Amino acid sequence: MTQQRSQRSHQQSPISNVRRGDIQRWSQTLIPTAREAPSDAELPSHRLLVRGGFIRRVTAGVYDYLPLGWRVLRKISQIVREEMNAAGGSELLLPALCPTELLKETGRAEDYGDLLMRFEDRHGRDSYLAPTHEEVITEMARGSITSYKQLPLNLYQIQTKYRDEFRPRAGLLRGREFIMKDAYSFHLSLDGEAGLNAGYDAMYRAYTNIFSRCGLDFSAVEAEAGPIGGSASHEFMVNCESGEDTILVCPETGYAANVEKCEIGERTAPARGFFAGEPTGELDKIHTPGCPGIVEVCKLMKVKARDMLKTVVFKVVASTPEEAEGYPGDWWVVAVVRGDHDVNEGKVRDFAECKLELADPEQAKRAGFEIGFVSPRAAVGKPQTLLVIDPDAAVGWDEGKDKPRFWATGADEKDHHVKHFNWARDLGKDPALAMGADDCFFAVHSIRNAIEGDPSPRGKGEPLQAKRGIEVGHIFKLGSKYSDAMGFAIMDENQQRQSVIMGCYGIGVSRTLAACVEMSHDDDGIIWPAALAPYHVLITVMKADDERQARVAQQLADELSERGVDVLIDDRSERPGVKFKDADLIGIPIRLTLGDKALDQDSVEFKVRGSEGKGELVAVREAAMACLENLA
RNA sequence: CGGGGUGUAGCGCAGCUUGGUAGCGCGUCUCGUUCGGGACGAGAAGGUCGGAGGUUCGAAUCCUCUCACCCCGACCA
Repeated sequence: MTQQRSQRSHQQSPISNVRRGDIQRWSQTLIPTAREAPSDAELPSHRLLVRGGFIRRVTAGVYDYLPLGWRVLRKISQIVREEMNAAGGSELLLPALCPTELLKETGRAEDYGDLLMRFEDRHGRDSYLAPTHEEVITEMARGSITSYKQLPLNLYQIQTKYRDEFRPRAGLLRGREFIMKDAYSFHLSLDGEAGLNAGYDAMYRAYTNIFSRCGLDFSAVEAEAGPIGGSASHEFMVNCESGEDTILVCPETGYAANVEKCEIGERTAPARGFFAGEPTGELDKIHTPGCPGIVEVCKLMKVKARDMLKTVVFKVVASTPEEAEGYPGDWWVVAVVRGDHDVNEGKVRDFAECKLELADPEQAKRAGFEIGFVSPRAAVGKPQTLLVIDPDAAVGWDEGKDKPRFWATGADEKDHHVKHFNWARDLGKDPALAMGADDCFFAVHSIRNAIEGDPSPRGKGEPLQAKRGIEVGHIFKLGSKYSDAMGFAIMDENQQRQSVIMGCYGIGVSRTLAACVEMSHDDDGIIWPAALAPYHVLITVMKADDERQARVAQQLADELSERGVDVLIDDRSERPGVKFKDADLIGIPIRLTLGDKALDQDSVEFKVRGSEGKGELVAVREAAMACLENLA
């Protein structure tokens, strides 16, 4: 058998592209299924991949990919390759082990911080295991791309990557070692056929093709560019309830974005104007010791979170030495949102038009901000301080109840909060007037994360809907961030030296494997989409030592293999119950069961994984066709 | 990095309070009976009780230190 196959493969032409399916016997490979999952495995994908013998944990966030798991990864990779190649990409392979020197030019060793898997080798060289390859490929391209005539160019690799996660978890969904496809494109312009925008759109289409072909239910959403930097960005999310990320979608226009990025549509301004409304009572100071979070404070004060004003203090960070010189001293941005909302740092930053960081509590205290107990009053009268208030917080009149709006907030004093905060009274001036007049330190602007039910920023402003998902792909327009930092510029056709414009495009290959299981399983096990299944057809031989059953199994396997179908033959001498349980667990799309009763009628039992009942009898000579029709 | 928890056979766990020959279920191996949804009987193999130090005649058990892992939070592809 083994000999026959090796002879055949020697006869094959090196350029033949007629793919024969693989035939594997369970007894000759390693599929260590288990009745129980490790106790720390909580998510279905983690439990089922371990129980089904796809993966095995080696240490926190690091896994063996056993034969079945590796086959699925290869199927994903192959789809990725085909679509990347079709979109004009060229595959290469860069090192995982890199000198930290490379990151000096962009400063990302610091930006990544502890997330970087970093060490010193025996010679004292500072090295890292790459979490991503912008610097490596930019360095390579800088030395290899010398003319505009070589552009545009799209290079990609499928590689093991590393992140020293604080807390690896959820099996393959968040590991310290994971497999990624990362692609980088190089351009000299934004527009035109050779421009970044066209390259980005091509990748967007390729990603849509890839995840469609994988059989995944996914959404493409607008996203923040994150630490990689750049101007535009989309995430590709597999839709499933157990996903870690929340996305918001507009049911009317299809607009979708993640929580960080999602804009909020026009909110109806209060009829009487912002801040207008009489005090609801005298300021009432309450002792709230040991209450770090808004939840505890609310409980202690018997106030709802939506009736609190949450005040977050940011410190302005100078992005250049010139800027630091031009604006000496500490500058602050104080952001106020309703207690049940979250401040969105990106939106505050965009509004303030400067780089921000969360204020250090000690430093803020010296400036008069008692972190944890700050109220909007703290910003009043302070020089170099901008107070920006979210529209939902800048309200003085409760229109629902038709009476003044009750607010509770911090007392600007350790371990104390106040009830009956009133905007006009407690700020000592009318904020609405102050905004427009000489006092420019007040502003009302949308600075919070969007939540379900907010008006959509597109169309007629239908309420946004929240969905959960797992991020499997992310594409960015980087612009010239890396090429500027690393001095990667070439001559254009006008003999002008120009920074190269880049895009970068990632797919979490091993995460896609887990996301697929998360999306598609039942109580008995995994249900693979045909495109990713480790084998397309499982032939379950009821009696391993029965000559007729073995012969028919081989005959069917050969027939299927000729047509490109991957076949796994369960030839173990196990009891039927064990084989059926294992079959459901590993989730091969089609099961052909060979037993005496069916064979006496020249038939086999045909069952689609996930379907109800025992399956149907199909004539042996029609079984292969039945499989092909079902898989098509 | 804060809070909580767990380390005993490949997997799941008991034993620890009150120190005295290391156990159970699943899995594995052998033999027999079975054979369409995780069979039954008989027998067998398998453990530096995470590691180091200490207390003690004697430590899985008590004490100290350490390492690893997990969960929640913060952070994040």
